[in-house]
Amino acid sequence: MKPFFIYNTLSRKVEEFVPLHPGVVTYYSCGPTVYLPQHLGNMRSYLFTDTLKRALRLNGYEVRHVMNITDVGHMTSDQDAGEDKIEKTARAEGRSPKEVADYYTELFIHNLEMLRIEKPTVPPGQFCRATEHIPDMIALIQRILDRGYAYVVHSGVYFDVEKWRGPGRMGRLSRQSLEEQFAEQRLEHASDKRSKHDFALWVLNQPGHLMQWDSPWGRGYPGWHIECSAMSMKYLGETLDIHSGGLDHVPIHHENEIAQSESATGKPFVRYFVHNAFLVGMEGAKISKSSGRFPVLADLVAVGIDPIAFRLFCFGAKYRSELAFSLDAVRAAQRNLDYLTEFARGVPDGIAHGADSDWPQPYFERFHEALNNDLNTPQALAVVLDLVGESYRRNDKRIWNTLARMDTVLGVDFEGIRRRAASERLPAEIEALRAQRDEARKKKDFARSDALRNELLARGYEVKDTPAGTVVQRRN
RNA sequence: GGCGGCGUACCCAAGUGGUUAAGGGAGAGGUCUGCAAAACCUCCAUUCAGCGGUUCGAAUCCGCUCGCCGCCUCCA
Repeated sequence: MKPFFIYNTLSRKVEEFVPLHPGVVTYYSCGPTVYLPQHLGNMRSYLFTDTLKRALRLNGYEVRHVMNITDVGHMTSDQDAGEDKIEKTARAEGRSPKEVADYYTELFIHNLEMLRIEKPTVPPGQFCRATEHIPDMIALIQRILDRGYAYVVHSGVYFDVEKWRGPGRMGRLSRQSLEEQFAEQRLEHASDKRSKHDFALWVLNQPGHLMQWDSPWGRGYPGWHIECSAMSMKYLGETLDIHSGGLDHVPIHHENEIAQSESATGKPFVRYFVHNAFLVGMEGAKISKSSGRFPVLADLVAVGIDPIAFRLFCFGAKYRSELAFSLDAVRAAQRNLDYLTEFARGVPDGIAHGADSDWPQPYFERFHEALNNDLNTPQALAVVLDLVGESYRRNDKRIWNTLARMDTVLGVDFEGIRRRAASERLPAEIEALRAQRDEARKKKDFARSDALRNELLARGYEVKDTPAGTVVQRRN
């Protein structure tokens, strides 16, 4: 078994990954807040999660993965009051918060499917909705209260940061002291919190808020960190192997999650924190929802790019590096996908079902090692392309099983492509055009032959005159 | 103000102390082909923002300068 290395934000080092329980990895990744479509930057993050899961599985681990969907609770401004983003959208669109959340949840899942991102495994194929875990959150808040790390005032239940100070506590992840974090606080807080550092676990007395639940402290709604702690611990236990999310979550969200979780359980919350860098746009600026305009997957599809090309595009950069988005760069990935697709279509059943040659094995080793080296997907992708190129050169396509194993992480679906191509039937009219063209070529009537080729192309079919005969296939 | 990151060819992007600086896209030439497509071959950074330093040796470590960006407010 090869060791698997991953960068741990807690230590700021690449570490060998060793799970708490042999053979099993407990993994929680932060999911979306569903009030707008997920943009390409968000999708990069979920692709990273997917790649991590798949790479762990390649190493023989069973991955118990939980992902949340936040359908309540995030404020447009901090201080735990303000307007809930879902409610904001609801008002703007004249719908109920639930309708908004359901709509964007569905859209999100559809996007995942297009990118062939696997769904969480705990519960199987399900996402954990915050609104369905209110009792779990209340129970966790009660635990924190019981241990004296929270207090109740008029505006809500707050986590008592002052009590939780000390070495290895607040600031452990971000490496900033509270004073540093709040050195230039841009928002005034007008509440009855004991300290400006305290954050809400449960918000009370916000009558304007649409989504409210009963609690031991009164009617209200959860603070925006508590759902992740409650749901992750409910399904995965009090200590998780891996917790991932965007880099922006390091200083506040994950810091607070650690505080509220560890104060409640007295145990380490997360063993490996993993954070992905952003997709950036022009001039390296972050693509984000709050910045207004942002590209979504549908925009790529609209200009003829396969979602899987975006998958390969993201595979082409390390998850910890910013990735510069441009249509040109995504088109380059589309060319890679076309190349791989072309190869897969040309592999016959006999080879696909037979054994591989010996020579591809080292390629798999290199692929595996690249992934185990802190998920070096660009190198892994380079190996895949090398392997296919070498197969062409040797005129030996007996690499199919090797490719299939790589595909468990790459996610191109080589076998699906191959099978679809193999079972493809040409419509009668296309078949007729092909026959006419063959006839014309036989007579060396190349003008007519070329005209027929153009006709086929116009109808979406490619013509290739190979030594083995003419092949007509639908353009992918 | 604090914390953090980045700057590698026309574009995207690996490499982070030691063979000729991965890979892809674009571009140029070639093989094959009636032509085309596909595929393959060749070429395409004596150089890693700049300047100093450490070292036998640096794109990789240190310092300074310039430029860009992120977080500290909901954010992947």
